[in-house]
Amino acid sequence: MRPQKVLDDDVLAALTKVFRAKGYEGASLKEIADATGLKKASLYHRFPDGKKEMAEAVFNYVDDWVENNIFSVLANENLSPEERLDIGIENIKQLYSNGSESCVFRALSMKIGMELFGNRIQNGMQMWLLHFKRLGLAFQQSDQEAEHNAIQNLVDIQGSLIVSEGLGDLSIFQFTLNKIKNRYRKD
Amino acid sequence: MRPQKVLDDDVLAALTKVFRAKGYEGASLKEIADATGLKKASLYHRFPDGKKEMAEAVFNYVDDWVENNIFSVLANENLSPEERLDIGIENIKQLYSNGSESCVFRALSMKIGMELFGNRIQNGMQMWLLHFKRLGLAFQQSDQEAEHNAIQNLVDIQGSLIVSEGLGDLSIFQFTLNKIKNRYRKD
DNA sequence: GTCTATAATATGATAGAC
DNA sequence: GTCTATCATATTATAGAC
Repeated sequence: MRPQKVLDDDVLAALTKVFRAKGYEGASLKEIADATGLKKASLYHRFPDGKKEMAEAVFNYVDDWVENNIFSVLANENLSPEERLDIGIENIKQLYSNGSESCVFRALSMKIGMELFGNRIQNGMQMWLLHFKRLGLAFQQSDQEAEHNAIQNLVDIQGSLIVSEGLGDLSIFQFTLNKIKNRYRKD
Repeated sequence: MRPQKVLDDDVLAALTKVFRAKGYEGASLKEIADATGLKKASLYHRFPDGKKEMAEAVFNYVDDWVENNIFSVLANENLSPEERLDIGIENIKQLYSNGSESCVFRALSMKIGMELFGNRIQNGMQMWLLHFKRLGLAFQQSDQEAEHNAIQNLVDIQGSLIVSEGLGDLSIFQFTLNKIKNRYRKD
């Protein structure tokens, strides 16, 4: 039997763009409808539970992208640790459009978002920690060191996104990603 | 002539709490009214321009607190650099309730917030940079080093707030503030 | 699967009494 | 300066035609 029809990638991309830019409360159905090119009733056909289900679809969409373009790269044993790091960082840049697009975790983690999606956000962050930690181990870091650097990487990424946007200076994001690289290249 | 009557501190504290927790779009007038104990019409009496003006009052309120409890400490020439650092960091902990309350910059910097308050946020962050930089200079850091550490401090604070909340682990915020201290105590 | 039309409610905001 | 009452609009959501 044929697999369940895949949700239109363009719709998901548009949904993601809106939620990342405006947050959960700020993303109105009108704006989502305009961005996707679908009318509100059509959105409810695809996402019967409404806005909440749309945001969940965004989490799934981004989770998939991150799994395929970041986690799988960081864990790819066909590549040297250096290559994993370089490609992984490049793809992180891409995920955040060089620092100009916000993180889904950040956009959807105000009070209402945490109530609805707190578990997803927590699990998602733990996955990032896990994969960064494994990268550290591949670089011969101690368990503790690898764990510590993983947390630091998350803090750096989240913080540099906020500060870059606030100051209107994307070079802070770029600089921060280089700092993350140097965390593995030397110590 | 008597100075303009000061806005009730309790109202401002309640406003601040709501906007920090829910963001600009997420903070409804109903919730603001409940939190302040004022009816909507009374809020409009105090803030004729409505929600936008309430958010601006929050910026002013937090700016004042930060000026009086952080910037003025970091710049207090009656204290040693070490004392300024220690007290300043303690007050930063207090500002964010040990990592459990979000930053106003973060809460009000989604798309709509940036359109309305982008300049305030940029100026506010620049003030933080300025005062951290001066602290670095007081610690005999080079101009470049002091500047770099100032940016790093902002990134660390913003990032650790997001990651602490996302992971549900406030120790990350605490640890990060210690890291900031060590940025000055040794290098 | 998408649409028009519409409903029910929430939201930001105002008028006017006290 | 605060309140009750109200308004216009926006918002989430649904019904039912095509």
